[in-house]
Amino acid sequence: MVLGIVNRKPLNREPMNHHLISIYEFLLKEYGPQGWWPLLGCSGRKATPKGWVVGYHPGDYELPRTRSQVFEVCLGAILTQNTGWPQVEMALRRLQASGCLDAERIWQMEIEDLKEAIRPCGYFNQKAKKVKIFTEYFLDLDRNRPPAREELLSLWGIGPETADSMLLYAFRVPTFVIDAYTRRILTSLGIADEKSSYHDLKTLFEQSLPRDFILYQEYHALLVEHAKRFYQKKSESDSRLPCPLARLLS
DNA sequence: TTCCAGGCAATAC
DNA sequence: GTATTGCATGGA
Repeated sequence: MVLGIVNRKPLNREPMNHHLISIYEFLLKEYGPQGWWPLLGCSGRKATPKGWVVGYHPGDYELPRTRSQVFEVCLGAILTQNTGWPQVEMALRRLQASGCLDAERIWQMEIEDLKEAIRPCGYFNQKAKKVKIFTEYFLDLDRNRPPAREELLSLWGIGPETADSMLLYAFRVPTFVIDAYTRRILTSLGIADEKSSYHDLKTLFEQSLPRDFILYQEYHALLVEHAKRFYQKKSESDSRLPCPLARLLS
């Protein structure tokens, strides 16, 4: 259950949370547009007159442009399950180096070769199987419309976060992505409960914000960036910098 | 050396 | 239905 509506029924009121708007405005002002999802061909920081911009392709919301870029985003969404992006990038580059960053090529690949290529991102036995299953599905997709969420969820290896990441960043469908970082931030701020479900949190964001895929993309990316700075698990809570959002909402 | 990272499915209660 | 466990690598 989400805090803020604990002691009364929502009645006709949507569980709008104005804090979520304030948080977004703060993060955007603080870090600027993040330009997610990362693509090998459009990676890195861009130089601007004021210095380096954090983010992958900030301001370009036409990406992914090509069918192969759409596939690359989906592939990354699977490979990054419980794994840091630098390791996923390694895996993607190994596929690219052998000319296999491509749905048809992966479909043709021997599973053992696929495992070897994606080894750096961990869980390679499971992930190779997931990638194979998804690739077969992808090749049969109707190119004129995005896949249905339920259909993605029915594939072995694709859970709610992976499905939503694909929909939001590959197919530009306005569906909010909840991840470990988002959960950590909301719980810490007291906006969500420790045992809020994926669906609870997703619904909270979607009912509090205009239904806009660019907004959803930026917001999720900003939460990840913020969590990396203030919510690292490794550093003890004492040695961690105080999160500025706590003061913003007080 | 140990802990962690942009989850998920299988299994156990 | 909810809680726990296995999956695996490279970086801090």
